[in-house]
Amino acid sequence: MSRLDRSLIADLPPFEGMAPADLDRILQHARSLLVAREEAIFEQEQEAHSFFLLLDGHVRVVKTTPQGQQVIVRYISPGELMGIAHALGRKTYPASAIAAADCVVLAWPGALWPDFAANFPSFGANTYKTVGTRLQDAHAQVIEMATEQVEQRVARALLRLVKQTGKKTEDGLLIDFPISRQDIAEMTGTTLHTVSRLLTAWEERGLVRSGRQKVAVVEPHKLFLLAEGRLPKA
Amino acid sequence: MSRLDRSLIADLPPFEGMAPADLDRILQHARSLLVAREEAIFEQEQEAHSFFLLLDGHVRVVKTTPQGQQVIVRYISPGELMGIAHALGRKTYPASAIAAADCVVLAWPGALWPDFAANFPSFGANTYKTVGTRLQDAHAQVIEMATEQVEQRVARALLRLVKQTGKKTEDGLLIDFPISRQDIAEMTGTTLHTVSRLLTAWEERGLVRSGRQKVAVVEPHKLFLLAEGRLPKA
DNA sequence: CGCCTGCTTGAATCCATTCAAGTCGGGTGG
DNA sequence: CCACCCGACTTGAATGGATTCAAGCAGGCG
Repeated sequence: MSRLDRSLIADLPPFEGMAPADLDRILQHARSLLVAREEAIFEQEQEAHSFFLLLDGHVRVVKTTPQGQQVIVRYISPGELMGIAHALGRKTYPASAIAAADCVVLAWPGALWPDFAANFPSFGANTYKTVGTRLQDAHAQVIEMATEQVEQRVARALLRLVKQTGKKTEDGLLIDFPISRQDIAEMTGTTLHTVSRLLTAWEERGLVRSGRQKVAVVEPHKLFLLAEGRLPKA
Repeated sequence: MSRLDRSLIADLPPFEGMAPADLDRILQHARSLLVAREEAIFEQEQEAHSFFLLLDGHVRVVKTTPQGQQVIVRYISPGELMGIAHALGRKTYPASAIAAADCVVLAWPGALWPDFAANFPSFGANTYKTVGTRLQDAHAQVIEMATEQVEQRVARALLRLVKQTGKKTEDGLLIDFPISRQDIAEMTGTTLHTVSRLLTAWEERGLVRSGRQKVAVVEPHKLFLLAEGRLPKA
């Protein structure tokens, strides 16, 4: 009577190296849910009742400061875990997760986390590896914020998104979900005005094409040079 | 013939919950070393031959960009692990560790990491908890860099250092190791000039006292209000 | 068709950096 | 022991990158 087939998750990194029987056991406790665009999957400060796997769509992870400013910490792509507060020994979510596009998500009760980690060692190990990777990403981001100017940071942010979700179109590599100037600003610690000016300048130079909630990169290599500060201003 | 007694480490967080016999076994593989001020314990990009525990002193963890700019990622205090690249699944150190003061350090061959994690589960769990905590710290730092101005970031950096290493003196809470304007600049993504101006301004207001490679906080609470942007400019 | 939300674009402002001297202090070598 | 010298620090002035302020535009959804 299981509606969830193990082929859904068998090939995803978090479940690598797990026996088929174990996958089934894990799926028995999962429930799947659909989340509409711009809806929250979980919210910052809320008690961490569940942890999640993104099957389809794209999710942005957002932290809000006490003063109400928002920062986009990362985007989640299909196959990634999210809301793994339990693995960090937390009782509440440290950030909010918002569907950037319509999403399909699996959810497990947070109470199961210790069982999973104990009974399925490779799942535990994979999760810790994820945490380790995210720590390195976060450090890289700190370095970036500390040493680079806005133009370079925005260029890098676009390159990251394109690498993660880029889809070939006649306009170039298109970021595969609606993304606003404001979103990009919140990823890079700047304002939507500055992002807008940069995008129009780049469009004139033929590096990108963009429109309402859409950005495509035409010349990834040139944008990369710009991110490195190695592209002549002309 | 062991020169290392388990009382050295028994009460430290990474070894919490471990049996005395296990502590002894762990110490059998450790070698201790003295590191003079400004000497490196390990270097970025270098193969990760060992992981370390700081017994005494203070260490700054520094990342250098390809362009040669340096960013201080964090300071390590006694009782903390460092150089745990293996726990992140890395073969090389992601940063350099420099003794900010004379240090006493324990070192284990990196090859032992998998054994330790497998044979001493609570040690493994404690380490992963550390990684989780550092991930949260790193995210907090990203938020800070993205949303706050230099003055607030410097104030926060001082408060963190004072909390971590503050020592009561007649000048106030003194940061317990030599720290230059340049160091503070590299923690906060600014220049030594700006840090210098801020410190002199704060000194005139009676918030801090500082001198050559030394900073003491006189009014932690007022500095905190300033970090929150809630202290009148006058 | 109208409106709301996202986007653009000038102009003014400002925070911090950069440039440029110069001072201070402490440790070292003569 | 003192003089010197180097590294840390201070401080003014000029510059500039990015934000803030202020309008106005446009495109898609209801």
